Formats: sequence, C-alpha cells, structure tokens
Amino acid sequence: MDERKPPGRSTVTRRAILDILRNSMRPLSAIEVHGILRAGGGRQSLSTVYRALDSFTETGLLIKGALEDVAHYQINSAKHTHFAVCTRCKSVVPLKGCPLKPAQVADDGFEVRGHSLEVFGICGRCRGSCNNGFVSPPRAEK
Amino acid sequence: MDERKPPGRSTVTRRAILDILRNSMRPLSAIEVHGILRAGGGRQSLSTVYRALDSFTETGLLIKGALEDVAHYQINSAKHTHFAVCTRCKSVVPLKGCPLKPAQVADDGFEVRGHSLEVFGICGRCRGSCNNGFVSPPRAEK
DNA sequence: CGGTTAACGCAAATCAATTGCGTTAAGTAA
DNA sequence: TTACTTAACGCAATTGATTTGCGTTAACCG
Repeated sequence: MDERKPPGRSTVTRRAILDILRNSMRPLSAIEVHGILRAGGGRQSLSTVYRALDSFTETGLLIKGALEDVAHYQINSAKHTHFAVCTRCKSVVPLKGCPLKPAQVADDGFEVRGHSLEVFGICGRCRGSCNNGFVSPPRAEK
Repeated sequence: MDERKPPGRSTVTRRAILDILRNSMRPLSAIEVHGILRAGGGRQSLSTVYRALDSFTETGLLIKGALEDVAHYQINSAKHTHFAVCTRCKSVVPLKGCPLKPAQVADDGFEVRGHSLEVFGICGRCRGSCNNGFVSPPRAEK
C-alpha cells in the first residue's frame, strides 16, 4: 500500500522518469533525471522533466528535498533516505533510517503525505584533528 | 548553552543580520534580510548578506532550509520551527514543535549541529470537499 | 599606530527552474 | 475505428536566486 497510481496521462517519458527514480539508490535532481533519460537515447526536453517531477510531487508520489541547494526527488516510500551534510567540506552522507514516526507531525486538518529532512554538522573527517587542509578530497571544488 | 559566538570579524552589518534573525518569528530569506537591513537605512549589498548568512550557517550558528524553493535562515536554537507545505495550494503552516530528538540521528563520526525539516501534504482547506476552485485565496498566484 | 586580510559594494555571471507557444499524442466518447 | 479534447511535449526565451571577480574599506593583532 505504498505506491499509488501515477497521476495524469501515462506517456513514455513519464513512465521512464518514474522507473528511473524507482531504480535509483538516492534522490536525483531534475537535471540528473534528464541526463539519464538522454543517456538512454531519449530526446526529452528538460522542461518536460521538470513538469513531470512537479506533477508527481504535487500528488505525493514523489518527495522533493534540497540537496546541496538543488531540488532532488525520490519515491515517497517508507524506505526513503535522508542525508547529513557537512557544513565545512560539503560532503554528504546518507543516514541510516528515518527518525520520524509516520503520523508524528500531523496538525489540525493537514494530511501529511511526505517530508524532507536534512541534518547539518561536521563530518568525522573534518572533526578529526580539525584539519581544514584535508587529507583526502572530501568533495570536488567548484 | 544554546548560542555560540559569531564567527569571523564583528562588523555592523553582521551584527545587524544576526539581530534581525534573533528577533524574527520565522525563517527569513537572504532577500528578506537584505530588505529589512535597507528598511533600517542601511546600504548593504545583497552579496554581503549572502556571504554573512553562508558564513554563519557554516559554523552552525544558523540553519538553512528551503521554503517554497528559496533558502531561508533561522537561528539554530532548540526552539526553531519547521513548516508543512500544501502541495496543492502551496500554503505554508508552521508545525508545533520539532519532532526530532536532539541526538537522535548521529552516525559514526558525524557531529550533528542542526537540521532542516519540511512536511508535505494537503492542507485542511484543500481537503475540505476537494474544492480545487478555492473558497478563499490560499496564496497569491505568481 | 601601521600591516594583514576578512568584509564589503558593485557589476557581471551562473545556473536551476519557469513560462509562452505551437505541436503531438493519450484518453475518451461517438 | 475514428474524431475530439486537452494533457504533455519540445524549444527558445526568461526569470530570479545565488555566486563570483575585483578593487576598496575597515576589523583585529602586534
């Protein structure tokens, strides 16, 4: 009883987008989804991807959260994942499990369909001996 | 033991930014902070505000979360607030309290300093008789 | 009271995300 | 099956938040 029927018309592109997210081990940005579509030989436009993702998110099929300041989407299932972001080196590590109990946050008439959570802090590497000059590259620089 | 010393040099602008956030009842976007600064007679540039907010966020003094797709900042205190966003009408309502227990999510060497959480769903107004044609305006249209 | 450099202001540049519009094709009813 | 309505689509242009380069200013330290 986890997944509901996709909303709107069932097109090749929309089905492909959902498949990509179902098979992904992590949340994907619109641009990543678009890249995967194109890598598969598709010629879909980026705006189509954005529109589909928005549509799916609006119905609660997907959940949308900001990862490194860009929107990432994942299937709204019980086994979604959250991430911890190091505010020093910007590295991202997945959390084991979700600390929220399903109906924990419901207020007044609001029907909770999903949530997004990010944790901030200092990763082990950055804390270890406070080496701002890193030993191994935590993340590619811009 | 909630608030730590602001990092970096103490300038008029940086102190003002922190004061604004300390006195705010809700998270503010960089543009809102900038607007408040200017309303107070300041001539600070927007990039200065962004740089200060980033700096404070990096040290854990502030927490940064996406509200309606734009970054909003608030003091990282025990009494921060989270929000529920209606995926249909985009209305935003504050949650009562934070459902996360302080050290609940720590993993390996990661030192948790804050978090951001948003809840998605359908607000009471949108659920009431499923009126997509709203009775009262939930939120200004773009 | 100088020297170093974090902060600043400004303008230009980025880049994710959105939108207008003409076209295509999915879903539905005849 | 065919005709019709309209959601989806592709493309190009635009928006708007956020970032960055660079020359200048002022905070902090000795």
